Amino acid sequence: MGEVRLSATSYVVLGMIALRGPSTPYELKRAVGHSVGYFWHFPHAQLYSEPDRLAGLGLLELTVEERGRRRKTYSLTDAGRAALQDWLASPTHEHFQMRDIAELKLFFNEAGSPENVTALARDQIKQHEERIAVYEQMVERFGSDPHAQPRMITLELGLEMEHAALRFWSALADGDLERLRAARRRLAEPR
Amino acid sequence: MGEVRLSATSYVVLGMIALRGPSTPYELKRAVGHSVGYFWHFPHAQLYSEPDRLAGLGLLELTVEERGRRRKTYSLTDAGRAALQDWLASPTHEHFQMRDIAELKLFFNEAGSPENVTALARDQIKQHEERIAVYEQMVERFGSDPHAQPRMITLELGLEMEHAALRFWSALADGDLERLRAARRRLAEPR
DNA sequence: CCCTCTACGCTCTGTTTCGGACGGTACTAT
DNA sequence: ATAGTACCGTCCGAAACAGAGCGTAGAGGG
Repeated sequence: MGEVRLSATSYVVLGMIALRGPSTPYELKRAVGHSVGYFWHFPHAQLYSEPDRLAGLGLLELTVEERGRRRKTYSLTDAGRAALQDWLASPTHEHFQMRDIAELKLFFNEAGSPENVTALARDQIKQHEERIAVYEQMVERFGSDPHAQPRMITLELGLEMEHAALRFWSALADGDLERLRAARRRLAEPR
Repeated sequence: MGEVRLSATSYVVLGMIALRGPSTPYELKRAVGHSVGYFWHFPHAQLYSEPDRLAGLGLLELTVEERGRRRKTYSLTDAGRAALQDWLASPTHEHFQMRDIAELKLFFNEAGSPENVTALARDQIKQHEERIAVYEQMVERFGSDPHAQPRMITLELGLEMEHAALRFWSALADGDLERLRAARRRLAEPR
């Protein structure tokens, strides 16, 4: 009853169950691992405790397997679906947060030595290229499946961000940030 | 002495003091607020407690104002500078983390209604345009100051990411993700 | 039929982080 | 004096977090 604040984790749990149907925490963990987990890390322990909390709030319903492992399966209640939909329909004024160790190091590098930046850039280029490859593979595997289409859209954002980062670090490695700026301007202009 | 694990917050404190010279926690808080704070949020309380911890580890030195407010000023010790430089010189294999509520909502929107996406995109476009304006203003104000140059580089990454996000949400609003892909390909190709 | 090995599935614990409420203290303008 | 407004700092409960660790099921081998 009382208005309780739901966190991002709560909505991930609600959302995942909405997309997959009734699920066990382990299934949630796996599903998160190869989807939202790529852009927002959730420690798995949370995916075990959070459903309980949500069940306590009446947003999920719990069924315990009769025999064997007695797995816990959670399913959405009407209240749960409503909470999710309210959230989806509510405005989002928040700006994203990045947590990028590389960016921090770059910012503070004045206090270190220039060759750090070279190495940093090289590492980051590798990181982002690898991640792009992973994403591309997902597109390849699921891109043709019309059922998976809605979830592919987020991937597109991920790719866009990855490429942006890759361009930046590459330009930095080449010592040519000016070209980066120019390209950005070109993209921003229509046509 | 004992190998103690330093967190990102620790390095932000060390780094800030390295860049600004001896500082009070309040000054750190302000400095963070209009620099790294833009891409990585640190709750201010941390910027009060962390310096104490670091002083305990011998990485910072504490001077307390004699009279008046008895402000605490922290300065780098040799050990502190060394720790910072080690960190700057060490490889970074971590990939950045995003925390983007909008992206979550987009991912789960299947469970909601399509017009949510329209509104979401509109909001995000506004967010990112505003942020870009803020960044541009910084470039304008400090771009000519050669002293501030090194810190401007990070801004360039920020701008690149912001523009990437803006392009994505704009394309989504226009229902034309295909153009986005095409533009990305064009950029990735040399020349 | 028993054993072992591996993947599966889950829990627990001690630390940090987090947000934000709250409470002082100094300066400024009347 | 006095009120107002920055300025400056602390505290606390609630989440988040990392990761160690442990039971369980089923497969394959002896």
